[in-house]
Amino acid sequence: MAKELKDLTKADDNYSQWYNDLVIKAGLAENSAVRGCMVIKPYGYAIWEKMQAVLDKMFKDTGHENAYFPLFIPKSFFSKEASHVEGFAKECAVVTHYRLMNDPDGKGVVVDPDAKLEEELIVRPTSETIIWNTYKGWIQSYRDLPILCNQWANVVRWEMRTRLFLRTAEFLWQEGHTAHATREEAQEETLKMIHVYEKFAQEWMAMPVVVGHKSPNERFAGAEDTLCIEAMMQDGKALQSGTSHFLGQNFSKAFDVKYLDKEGKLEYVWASSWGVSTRLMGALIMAHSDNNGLVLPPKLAPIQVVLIPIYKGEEQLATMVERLEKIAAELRGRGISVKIDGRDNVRSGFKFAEYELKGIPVRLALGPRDMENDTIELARRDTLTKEVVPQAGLPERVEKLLDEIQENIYKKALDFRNSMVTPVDTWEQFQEVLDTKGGFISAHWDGTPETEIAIKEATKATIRCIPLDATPEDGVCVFSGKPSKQRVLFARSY
RNA sequence: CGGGGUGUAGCGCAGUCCGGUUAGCGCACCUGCUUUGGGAGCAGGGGGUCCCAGGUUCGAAUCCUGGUACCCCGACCA
Repeated sequence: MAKELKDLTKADDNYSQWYNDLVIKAGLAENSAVRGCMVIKPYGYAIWEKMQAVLDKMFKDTGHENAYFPLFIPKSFFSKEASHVEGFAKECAVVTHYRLMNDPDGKGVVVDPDAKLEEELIVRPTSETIIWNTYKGWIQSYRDLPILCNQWANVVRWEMRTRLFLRTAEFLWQEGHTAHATREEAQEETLKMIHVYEKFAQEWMAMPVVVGHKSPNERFAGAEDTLCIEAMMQDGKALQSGTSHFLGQNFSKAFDVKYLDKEGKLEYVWASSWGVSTRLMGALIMAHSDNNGLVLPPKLAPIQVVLIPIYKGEEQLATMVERLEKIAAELRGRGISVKIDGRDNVRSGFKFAEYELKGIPVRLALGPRDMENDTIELARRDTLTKEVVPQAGLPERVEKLLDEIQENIYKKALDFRNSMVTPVDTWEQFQEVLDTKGGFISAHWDGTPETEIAIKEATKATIRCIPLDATPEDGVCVFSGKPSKQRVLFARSY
C-alpha cells in the first residue's frame, strides 16, 4: 500500500527499489517464476493495450499494415549481417531440440537426445533477419515498393540483469520494417516514425522527450543511423524510449534483396526499422509517479474516473450506488471510462488510497451529505486536491478536468525535464553535475567514439543523443579539448 | 562469470549462533458483532514438504556435506 512505499524524495539510491515496489503494489506486473521474465497483470496490461491501440492507429494513419513473422530464426540468418550478429549474439536464447521423453531412470522428463535440430533456431531478439529473408520473395520491381509493415510481437533478449518493464528477458513490442526504392525515401520514413513516437510520448503519455541521433557507439547493430526519443526520469537518469533506424542497404545486401528500377537496372533495396516496447510502461511509471503511487495520464488510464459511495448500512449503500450509476451513465455518454466501487468489505478511506496508488486521474465520492445538497466530492490525482462541487454540470466539468490533468502532468514533467538539462563547459563541471544533480548534460564532444568510451569509463555517462534541433555552436570538447560544432546530451541511463 | 545475501503460511518476517513442548508474529483470508466523509475495532477461525537430497543424533527449521532457486552490487545491456 502507498504508505509503505519508500520516500521518493530521498530516493537516489533507493529509486530502483521504490520503482519495483510501486510496479508490484499498483498491480501492474510481477516477477515470474521464469528467470528474468515478467508477468504483466490485468491492470498493467490494460494500460499497454491502450498504448497499443493508439500506436496502431498512428501507424495505420501513416500508411502501415500489420503482419506477423516467425518467432524462430535459423541460426545461419544471423551470420549474414556482421555487425548485427555481433550486437545480439551475447543475448540469444537458442532452441536445440524439438522433443522431450520420459527419463529412462524414471525421474520425470528429459530432452530426447535423438531430437537434436540439424540447425539451431534462435528465439527472435528482433526480426530484421527473418523479415528480410521473407521480403526477398516479395520484391522484384520498383512497383513492389515500398513495403510498410509493422509487427506486434514478443522478443527475447537474455539480459544478465533484468528490471520489471525496463529490461526483461522477454518483452512485448512492435517493430516496423520498411523497404524502399531510394535512400531518401527510407531516411524520410526513419524520421517520420521517430516523430510518431515523439508525438505519442508527448501527447498521450504526457512525457516530454528529446529527439536525436545516436552516436555511432550507441547505434543499432546493423544500422547506418539510429534516431531515438530520450526521456528523463525523476531520479535524473535517462531512458531510451523508442528508436527508429535507417538501415541503408545492409540487410538487403545480406539477404540479396534487389529490385528492378524503371530503367531496368537491378538495385538493392533501402530499409528502415523502428520499435517501441513495454519499456514505455516503465517510462510512464517513472515519469509521473509520486509518493502516493502511480499517476496516469487521463488519455491512457484504463479507468479515468472512479466513483465511491460513502454510506452507513446496506440501504444507504444501495441509494448511493443507484445515484452513482446515473452519474456514471452520463460520464460514459461522453466517452469517459468509469468504475463504481461498491465493495462493502473495505472502507472508503481504503479505496481512496488504493485508487491513488493505481493512479486513477479523477475520483468522485458521494455520501449522504451530498445527497442532501446535490453535491459530490471531486478529487484529482495529479494535485491530490479535492473540492465539493454541484452535481449539476458534472459531466462537462469532469471532461474538462481530464484534459486539464493531462496538460498539467505534461507541463510538470516538462518543467522537470527542462530543469534537468545542464549546459557544461569543463570536465570538472561535467563530473560534478553528473554526481550531484544528474540529468542531461549538454556539452561539446569531439565526435570520436574513443572520447565517448573514455567518458563512459570515467563516469558511466553515455551520449544519449545528438539532438535534432540543436543549434550549431563552435566550442571545444569537454573531455579532449578538440574542436566541436554542436552540443550533445550526456546522461547516465537505464 | 566474480563479490555479498536470502530461502519458514498468499505476502512480509522472527526463530538457526547455543538441536529439545503442539514452529511463531504482522498483514491478508473466513465467521460474527460494532463501525463507515482518508488505509476500522473486538472476538473467534482456517491455512506449513521450515528450498531439495543425503548425513550426524534418542530427537534437526536449527549441526555437517552436496545440490538448487531467488535477490542485491559489479561485468553485460540495439
